[in-house]
Amino acid sequence: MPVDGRLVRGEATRRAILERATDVASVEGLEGLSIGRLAADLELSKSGVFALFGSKEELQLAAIRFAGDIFADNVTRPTLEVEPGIGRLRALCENWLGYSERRIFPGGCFFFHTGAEFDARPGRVHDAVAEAGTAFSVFITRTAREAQDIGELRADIDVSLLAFELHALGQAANADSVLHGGIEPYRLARAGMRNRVGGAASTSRPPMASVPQGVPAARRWPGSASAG
Amino acid sequence: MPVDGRLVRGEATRRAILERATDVASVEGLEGLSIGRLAADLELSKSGVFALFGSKEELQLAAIRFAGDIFADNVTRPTLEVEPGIGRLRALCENWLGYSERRIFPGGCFFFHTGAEFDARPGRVHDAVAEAGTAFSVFITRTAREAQDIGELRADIDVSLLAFELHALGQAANADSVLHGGIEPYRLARAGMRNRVGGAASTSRPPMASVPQGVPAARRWPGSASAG
DNA sequence: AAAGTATACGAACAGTCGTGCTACTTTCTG
DNA sequence: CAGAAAGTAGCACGACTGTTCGTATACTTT
Repeated sequence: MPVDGRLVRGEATRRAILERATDVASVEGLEGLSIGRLAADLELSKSGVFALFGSKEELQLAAIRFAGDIFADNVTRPTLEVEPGIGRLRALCENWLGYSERRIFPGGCFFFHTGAEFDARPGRVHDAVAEAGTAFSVFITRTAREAQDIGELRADIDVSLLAFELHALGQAANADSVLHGGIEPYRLARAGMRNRVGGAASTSRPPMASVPQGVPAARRWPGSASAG
Repeated sequence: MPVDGRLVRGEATRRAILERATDVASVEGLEGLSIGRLAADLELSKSGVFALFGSKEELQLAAIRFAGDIFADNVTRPTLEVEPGIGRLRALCENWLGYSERRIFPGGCFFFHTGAEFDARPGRVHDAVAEAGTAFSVFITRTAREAQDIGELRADIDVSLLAFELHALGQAANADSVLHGGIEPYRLARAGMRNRVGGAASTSRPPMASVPQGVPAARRWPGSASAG
């Protein structure tokens, strides 16, 4: 398999730029990104960074894709390793809270920050962020519905409402913790999630069989970053 | 009461600037505010706007105070007109959701947007936004505790957790609605809040006596804007 | 060896940013 | 009436923005 040395070099710098860009954007926002500052931080030329993406908007979109890979590596993928049911639902909650709490991005959840930043603006960046949010909501809902289909959640439970509540608790934990500091919000969110899931479980004594599966301490491990 | 014509004139323009500034900031953020654009929108000179606040940071802080007045006029003040207890707690939820849903600020809740924007940054603006968030959390918790002290919420209820959950549902409704459009998030949040409050109520049949009190259709009515 | 391509650089573009200085108008005080 | 005070305007500054251009280097393909 012959590899083009120029391409691997470009891919490496592109990756370094996006790694830095997603970190910055989680704190200062995607609009707070500046090509010049990015170039200075990485000791590259401004025009070099610019040429690699073509425009600032393309850089922002690439950063969103890159952050999506990191999110998947830390939240959704490890969750899918747990077999469907209430155990997977609990694992999802824990993986998500852990991803926020461990500050995979220095500013907390990348998509919470950028979602709030672009919520009321039109454009391609808004659409990309909104789509990522929708995808995760669907993922939560599907995970809950699986558990219901298996019979581990009561049939009369509104899974859309349950998913909304779990989503709300996670968002609030991230928001409160980053804004005010401290880990108390995560304790509250875990308690709330336990109540919600436990209250929806079929047996009054929820099956504590499968402990929610965490992820290693490694900060990041994005395998495939499609940063076109 | 003799009034200084120069002062009332300045106060009027200051107010016009802050009205515009809070609207813009709820969509584009406090960092997205630009003195030049503000001046152009209001047909004032850039230096005139600048002189009125002294610095951009002071403008941002004044905008936060102004938005705080609008928030109080729409959420906390009308809530306090309901007598303490579970009725006031329900009114708080409804007033808050209504304030977000009616888009008192075009970008949804001002403090959600700016809180997310400045959550991970240091400085006076962060502190002001965080303090506003803390004050509202305390307000929710106090309202719930009142209801518990009166005996309308069960004694074994953790009011801190209840307040956190209600706060989370409101935040999520605002976030989802602004980002994705539609009013379904408010329906879900109302359902969740009803479950939380109803489940914490002392009687299994919650007292539907006091209907949550809404606010008039008028968009804003800030009485006293301390815009120093 | 020649042609073509991708990365990266340096300089410069026009525009906007926050800020400071000066001058003028309006209003209040004495 | 004079003088002070507050608001507003005009102008210019240095710094930074995204973007464009021309060019040098490294690599692959012919």
